[in-house]
Amino acid sequence: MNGKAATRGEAHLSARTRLERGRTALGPALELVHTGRAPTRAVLTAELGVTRATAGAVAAELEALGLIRIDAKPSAAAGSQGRPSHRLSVAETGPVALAAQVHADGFRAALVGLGGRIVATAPGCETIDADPAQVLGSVIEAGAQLLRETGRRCVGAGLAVPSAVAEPEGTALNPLHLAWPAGAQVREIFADCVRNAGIEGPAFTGNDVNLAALAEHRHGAGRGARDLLCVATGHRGVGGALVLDGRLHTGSSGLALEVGHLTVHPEGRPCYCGSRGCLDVETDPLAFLTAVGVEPGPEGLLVQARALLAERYADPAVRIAAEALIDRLGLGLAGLVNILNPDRIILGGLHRSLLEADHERLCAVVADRSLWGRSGGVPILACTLDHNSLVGAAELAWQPVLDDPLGALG
Amino acid sequence: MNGKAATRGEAHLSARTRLERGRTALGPALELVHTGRAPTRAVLTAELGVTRATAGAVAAELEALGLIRIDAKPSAAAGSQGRPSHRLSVAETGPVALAAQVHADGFRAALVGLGGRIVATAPGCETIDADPAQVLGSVIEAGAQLLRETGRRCVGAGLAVPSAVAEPEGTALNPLHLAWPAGAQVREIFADCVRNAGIEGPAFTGNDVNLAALAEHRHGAGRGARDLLCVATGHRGVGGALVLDGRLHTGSSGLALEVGHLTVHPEGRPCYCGSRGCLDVETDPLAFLTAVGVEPGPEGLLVQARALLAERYADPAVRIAAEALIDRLGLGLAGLVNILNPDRIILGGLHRSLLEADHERLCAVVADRSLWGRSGGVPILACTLDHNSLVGAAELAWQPVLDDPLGALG
DNA sequence: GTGGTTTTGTTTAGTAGCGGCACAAACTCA
DNA sequence: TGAGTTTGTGCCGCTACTAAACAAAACCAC
Repeated sequence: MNGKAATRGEAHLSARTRLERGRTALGPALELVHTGRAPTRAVLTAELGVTRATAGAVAAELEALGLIRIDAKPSAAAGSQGRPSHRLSVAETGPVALAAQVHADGFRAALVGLGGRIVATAPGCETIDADPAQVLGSVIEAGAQLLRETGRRCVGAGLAVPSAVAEPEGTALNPLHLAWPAGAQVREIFADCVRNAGIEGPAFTGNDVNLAALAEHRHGAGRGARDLLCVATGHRGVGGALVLDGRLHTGSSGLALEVGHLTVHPEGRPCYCGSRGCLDVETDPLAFLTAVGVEPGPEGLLVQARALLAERYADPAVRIAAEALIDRLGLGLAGLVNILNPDRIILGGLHRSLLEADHERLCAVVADRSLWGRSGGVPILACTLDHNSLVGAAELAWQPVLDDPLGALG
Repeated sequence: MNGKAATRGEAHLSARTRLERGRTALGPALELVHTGRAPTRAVLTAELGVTRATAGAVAAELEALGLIRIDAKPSAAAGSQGRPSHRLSVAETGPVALAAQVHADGFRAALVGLGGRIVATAPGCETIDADPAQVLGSVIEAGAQLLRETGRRCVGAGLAVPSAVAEPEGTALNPLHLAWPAGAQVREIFADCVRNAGIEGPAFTGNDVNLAALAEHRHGAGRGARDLLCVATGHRGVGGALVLDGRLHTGSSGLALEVGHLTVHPEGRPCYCGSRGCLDVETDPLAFLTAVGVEPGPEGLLVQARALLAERYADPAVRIAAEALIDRLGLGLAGLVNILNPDRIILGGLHRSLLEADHERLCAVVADRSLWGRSGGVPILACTLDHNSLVGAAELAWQPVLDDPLGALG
């Protein structure tokens, strides 16, 4: 055609508008309800910094999308004046995210609604095949079954794996205690499984400790933190995660917070990384059992170590070993505090048990060995959510909806 | 009055609109010109992802604000078809930021325009008084003089200090080699000086290495990096900084990236932090001079160490000492890579000289000792900007304008 | 030269999200 | 029974954008 026709339909959409359009208040509003920070439209108004008219319109739109519920009857807060407000809550029959987790002992699948509430779970398998495609196919099958049973809409799927996940390829670099090949294309395999099962929405994959940190930040002990550091140990090794301004910091290639090789005991045992006395080999369950002089039993290292700590802390041998681990963990955390300067630290796995065994000692070590910790000190808390990695996996799938509810669901 | 009057003027403005209003494309557009990524309106259109109409309007508005210049005559790029575009550039007579720097050898003041261009400098003083108010008063006086001479509008002032700056108080915790008291309220003192001198705009204070990293990210070797790690040494001690998504990451209380106490030599010399073999005492200029067996001279440790490295690298004693420092620096950087996973590392001070002395060796150590570095490795570069701390201090003052040009200047 | 193509800039009209405002509703307290 | 207080809604207008047509300034082929 002519020049006009050529101009027509110009590819302005190619460099897809980086200035987000659409109701920009919709996402933040949903996030506030999602994280339980907006019980009513009145506080939504205040939190968003918009007019009541806007907050009302936004809430109505979220309700129309089937994401939140606005109580029909107003409910007055005790001892408050003025017109009572209608409570906002997560829609009970709204969409869900399909969450999956693979770990050394098996796998799990669940449906997770807004607010991080686990809606349904599938009984987990206890063994793990050496073929990722096999395992992920089974998890997704279990998840698909849950979706069929509940009949709920799915916004997407998330997977938590006990491995560093390299970006942007999505490969599992060190699948801990899984018989999986290092470098398996877990993200791609998982996405294929999701697609093949006919499940709607995008698929995401992340490291389990990262996802646990994300879940704790939104729904658990990390709520309200701006710079949240999470450190946890499973059976072997130590994982870390950092949540900055509500977003997971995974580094440029997804490999940040590999905290296991901080030196916490210069004369300590050799580590496979070539150094010695690393956090990894000095503070994991095996290190604890070895220090106490107990043979690993069949129940799993973490379970065994926790039981030992809980039941025999009065035993001097146990106590001395625990204190040594606490001191080394504290040294590692202090190093991280010097580098990251978080405003809260959350511990999981055996580290959580060590914290609970002697909170004061751990805090003292961290405060003493971090440069500026003396004046104040970082709060150190235990994880509070059950299945936090699973909930975190769901958060990944929910994220596009939280960012742009209309775009993701409309 | 009545109910209506009470409703009138409701304090919606109190929780000041968190959803930014106003021309939201104005800030990003200015930032693109500022960082040299938008030479014409056409690329501005593409980079912002808006229509040509919007990009044109935004550019016109920035020109009207006196911030950028749009060439009257179009200039065709070589070998390009179509209508030639008008070049966009930073306004040559536009506003400036007042930048100040205090260091062990004295202080400096300068005016810095958009684009990080130093417009005017004041001859620096060579000695530093023990009273911060005295010193900062003198710097600001020098800066005010520059403003009077050039007659340019001032958007604000920024100060770089060789100390960790605690948030939110703005106190200098460890003013290295200044006779200042630890914990001096530098931010407040500086703001007072700026106000008293009758200088327009807000005042900011930051750590010099942080500000150097910020400047390098916007105008130097760090351009385009998403996760930029910067490590530098002055005369004594080591400083670090991290720029994430274009913003300085200073941690929850401004004390992040205190990287000096990573263990890089378990059997090394004792450090004042209580440990031994810290990066701080193993890789700074004094460590190098000591390793070579040279007495510190009067010219300053950094200058002396650099000269030694440049002029006598053939000398086996110098070379062996340098290689030991390189290995330890590499070990420290590897630790940081494991934790932060940056996509680029920039080195300053003596570390830069060590990098230039044996680039290959340093990269090899970092790749070998970082967990995933073997496959690829992080690019390690030298600082490229002169006076990067000074330019970074100006960036602080420019930031409000970059965020909201109309709000800051209109 | 002439005409067609490509890229850039501008004008005009239309739209969507939000602020401002008035009003209404639902409670407490005196 | 009001008066005060807080919450929710309808309406109008502003503004920053998009969409689309037009205009301008270069190139090329003939």
